[in-house]
This record gives sequence, C-alpha cells and structure tokens, in this order.
Amino acid sequence: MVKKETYSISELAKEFDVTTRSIRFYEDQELLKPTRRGQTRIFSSKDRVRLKLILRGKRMGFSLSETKELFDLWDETMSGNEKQLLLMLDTLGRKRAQLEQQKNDIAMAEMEMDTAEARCREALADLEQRKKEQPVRANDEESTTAEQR
Amino acid sequence: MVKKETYSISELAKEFDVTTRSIRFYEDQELLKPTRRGQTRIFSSKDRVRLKLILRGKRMGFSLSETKELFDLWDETMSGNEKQLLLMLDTLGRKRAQLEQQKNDIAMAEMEMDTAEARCREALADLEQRKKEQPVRANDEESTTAEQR
DNA sequence: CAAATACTTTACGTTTACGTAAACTTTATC
DNA sequence: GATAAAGTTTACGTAAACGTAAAGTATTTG
Repeated sequence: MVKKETYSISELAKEFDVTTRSIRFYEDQELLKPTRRGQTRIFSSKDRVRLKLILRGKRMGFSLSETKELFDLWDETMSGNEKQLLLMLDTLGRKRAQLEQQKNDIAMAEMEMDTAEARCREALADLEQRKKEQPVRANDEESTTAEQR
Repeated sequence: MVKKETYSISELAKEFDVTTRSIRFYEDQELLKPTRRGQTRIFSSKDRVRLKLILRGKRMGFSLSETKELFDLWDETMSGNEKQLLLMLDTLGRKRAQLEQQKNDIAMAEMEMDTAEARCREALADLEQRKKEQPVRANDEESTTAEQR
C-alpha cells in the first residue's frame, strides 16, 4: 500500500499546478471520469495519469479534443477487436510523424537561437571595445548621434 | 536577382498553406508589416521569413503574442543598446529551457507510444494465433458466450 | 455548535485565432 | 468596355479553454 490510489480534486490541482476549474472542465469534456462519493469527485490513479498526459499534450501543442480522441481510441483498442487495433497502430504512426515535425521545428529554432545569441554576444563585445577605446569621454562637444572627431 | 523580394498576399497564402484571412490577422496583430501599393499589401522577404517563424511557432505551441514579443525584442535588440542585448540573451535562455521541456515531453510521448504500439502488436498476434487454432468454427454449438438457437 | 474549509452546480464573461459574409475597389483579360 | 479575378475594409460569429462570481451543501475544527 505504497501508492495512493484515490485523490481529491484539490490534491490533483496542487500536484499539477492547475485550477480545480480546469480539472472540472476536463471532466466535463470527458477526458477524466472520476467517481463520486455523494456529490464529491474521487479521482483514481488512472485519472491522475490521464491528467498528466493532458498537460503534457498541452505543452506539446495538442488540443483537448485531440487528446480525448487518443484516450477514447486507446480504450476502444483495449476492447480487443482487430479493426480497432489496426486503427490504433495507424493513429500512432500519424502521431509519430507529427512528433518528428515538432522535433524538426525545435531543431531549427535552436539553430536560429544559436545564431541570434552569437550576434548578441558580438554586439556586446563591440560595445565593450568602444568603452575601452574611449573610456572617459568627459569634455568633448557635438559628437552624440552623428560623428565623432 | 535570383531571390524574389516581394510577395502578394495570395502568393504567401499559397506557399505556406494559410488563408489570406490569417495573414491579414497577423498584420493586424503587428506580426507582419507589409508596405502598400495603393491599398494593396506588398510583403517583403523579411515578412515571408516572419510568417514562416509564426507558423513554426504555432506548431511548437507558441501563441501569436509570444511570437510577437520575440519579434519586437529582436528588433529592439538590433538597435544595439546594451540593456536590450542582455534582455535578449536572457529571453533566449528562457526559451531554450522551454524547448528542453518540450524535447523531454516528446521523448516521453515517444516512449509511451512505443509501449502502446508493442501492446497493440501483441494483441494482434494473439488474435492471429486464435484464428489458426480454431480456423473454421463452422458447426459447433453453445460456445459464443451467450447462446444462439 | 458555530465558523471556517472544501466541495459542488449553474451560468455568464473573456481571450485567442481565426471563419464567414457583405459590400466595395483595383487590376487583368477577353 | 464588360467581366472576372484578386484585393480591400468592416463587422459579426465561433470554438477552445478556461476565469470568475454566486449560491448552495458537506465536512472538519476550534
């Protein structure tokens, strides 16, 4: 009995740093299916896993309905009929392609950030140089924007 | 003169597979700044690059305002003052962290897709096995969980 | 047992990122 | 020079993903 297997809404909210409103919304959209004790929601560890997946999906730019589709598909898949299994494999393939695209995008972005950073550092180095070359610059006139000397 | 340096709105729309509505919206939000000939928009190659960045950003889950912030920051950065340069470097650092998180998320997702796919294939293999073990199943009775007849 | 705490439902409000339609102007084509 | 094609503005509509009260119930705690 090491792993807790039920959670209150606020426990999950705190753990994953989301509002209870969001969690209720996810239930409303049928991404989570907590049971009830009276009218109070009780979340299973499966719900907890799904919440984690929802949030990761969001960070990867997935919409809630995309994530829901995957959940539903997975549930149906587990029911075991061949058609569903094949459909799942197909869907997984497409998702993989999507992830490949994202990895590509990220790689491009990183490269551009590299060159951007390099440019910044150059510019900074230039500024430092100028500081050293003209350290005081106390008593000269008419030199600000246009030309010096 | 190999590279074209101006584009019409529909050229860009076609090239990047977005609607002209979207492009006009991006201008409205000041992510693009086409010049005009009369009232007709003329996009520069800088605009084209920015459109590409906007769309890549979207695929990576960036909002338009996030992207706009980066654009603005970059423009200011290029004006060359030290404070802006440092701010840019800082921002780049934070964005890198964000990308790291995304790469992590993607890696996790890929692993889970691996196990999901494996399970699917197992289940499929099982089904195939059963087909072979009970190939015909033509004239037997009371075996389909419930019963017919 | 009263008051604070944690839940709940209902419902209207908000932001983002466009879609869609209407009505109009400018440019290209036959 | 009519008409189609491509462009424009204005403006209302919409889906997604919650935020934000309001008003009520249930439970815990001093």
